[in-house]
Amino acid sequence: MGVRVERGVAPRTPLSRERVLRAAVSVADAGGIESLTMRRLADEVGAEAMSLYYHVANKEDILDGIVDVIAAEINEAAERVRRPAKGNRWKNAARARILAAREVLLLHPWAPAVFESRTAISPAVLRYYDGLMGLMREGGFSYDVIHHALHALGSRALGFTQELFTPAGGGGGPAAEMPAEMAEALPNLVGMMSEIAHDDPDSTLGWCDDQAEFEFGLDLLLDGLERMRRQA
Amino acid sequence: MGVRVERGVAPRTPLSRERVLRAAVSVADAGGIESLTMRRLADEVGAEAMSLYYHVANKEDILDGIVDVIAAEINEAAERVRRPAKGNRWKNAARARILAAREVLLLHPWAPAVFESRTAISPAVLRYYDGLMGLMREGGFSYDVIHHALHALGSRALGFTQELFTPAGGGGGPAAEMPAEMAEALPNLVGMMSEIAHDDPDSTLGWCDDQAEFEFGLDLLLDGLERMRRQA
DNA sequence: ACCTGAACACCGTTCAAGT
DNA sequence: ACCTGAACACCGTTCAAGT
Repeated sequence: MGVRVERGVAPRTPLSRERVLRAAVSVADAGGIESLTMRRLADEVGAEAMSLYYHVANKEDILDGIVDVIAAEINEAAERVRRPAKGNRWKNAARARILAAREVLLLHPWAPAVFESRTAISPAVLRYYDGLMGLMREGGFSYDVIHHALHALGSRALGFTQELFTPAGGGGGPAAEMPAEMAEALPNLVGMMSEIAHDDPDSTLGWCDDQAEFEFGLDLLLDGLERMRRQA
Repeated sequence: MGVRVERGVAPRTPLSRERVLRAAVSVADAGGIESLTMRRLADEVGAEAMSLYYHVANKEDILDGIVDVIAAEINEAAERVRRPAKGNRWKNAARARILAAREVLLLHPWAPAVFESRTAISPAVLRYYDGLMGLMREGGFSYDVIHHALHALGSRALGFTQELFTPAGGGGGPAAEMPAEMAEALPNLVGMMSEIAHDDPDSTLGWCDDQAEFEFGLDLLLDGLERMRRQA
């Protein structure tokens, strides 16, 4: 019984930038982005923290890299969406792509914040936006309006909106838990919540339907753009 | 010549939560949010890092606090906006308030990212949104549509959009600096940029007008909401 | 060529101790 | 009541050294 064999150390597949980035996505998926440290990531790939620097410049480079990995995943999903043959073609196609992108991002809840923290631009994100531009070109939009449209959509084009606050409190109780003095300063919020409580007494918790709200905002923008298209 | 006097140690104004938060805003304004460390902040107020914990729970509490400070600043600016007497009243009023909020945020470039990183809700932010709701109520909107509207506007209601990428590269050259293989994969982006270069040869750098783009997106949303109001 | 151990500078935070 | 010094655990990163 050879000692070496007994140790059971599987011949480690060598590290690479790609393997590091994939492991980083796994770590973030499992424990959130704040759990993604160089030491934790090294554990994940079965190496020491310092080994990572051979394949990756630094942590910023890793963050840039995982954004690109997720964006590539989004592109794959977007390409699988088949183009509608009838109806408002550019709009239906753009809508479907964006919702496909959203589905990918829902699997990586940490990703939106990292996307927004990047200063470098991900090539895969560029490719995604380029595809959206293509749909709008086919629909007859000018580059000028397309440019405005991309700004107006912003991160929504990639399938996410960063919520500043959830009106009814995401999981916490709303009006009931609010101090009285505070309620006085927020008559409209209180009014809205009591109307909801009246209409649907069970809905205080988890009231906002993120998906429905996302689609509402998306359609508001796409419909506005469509109107501009028809006027041009 | 008394030694004590000669030391020239001014009788330090005592620390307080408010003083700590105001100093934190100063530090972030001067050096960006990443320069805001407990030790640096302590320097700013002329104390040791550990003293801060007497007035503030921890760093998260400071971040929650400075968001509230900025939001209060926004509320002051929003209240100074006088209500339009004619035209589309709710819309013009909302638009003016939002642009006033934006002006405040432009003075604190670090703030948007911190706003979005908060999990606790700032009372001052709630007050701001409540005011916006009030305008919409006066315009005749139902709570239901108002709720959708707040989600659709998102951070734009507070005057900012977090740009994912600047189409023409914020300050860096665009098409010219792109590797040829990459350009092939981005036909629409390249097309757009060459059209711009043709129309206005000097505009490659700093091409996107953030303020104009912000207003374009804002009007797209407000106009869409106004249309819903008239249909109801 | 690829990986690692030891070490450094710098975080946020605790705790016992000072006035 | 308010502030501080020393210390701890944990970061990202460097560098010289191993195979």
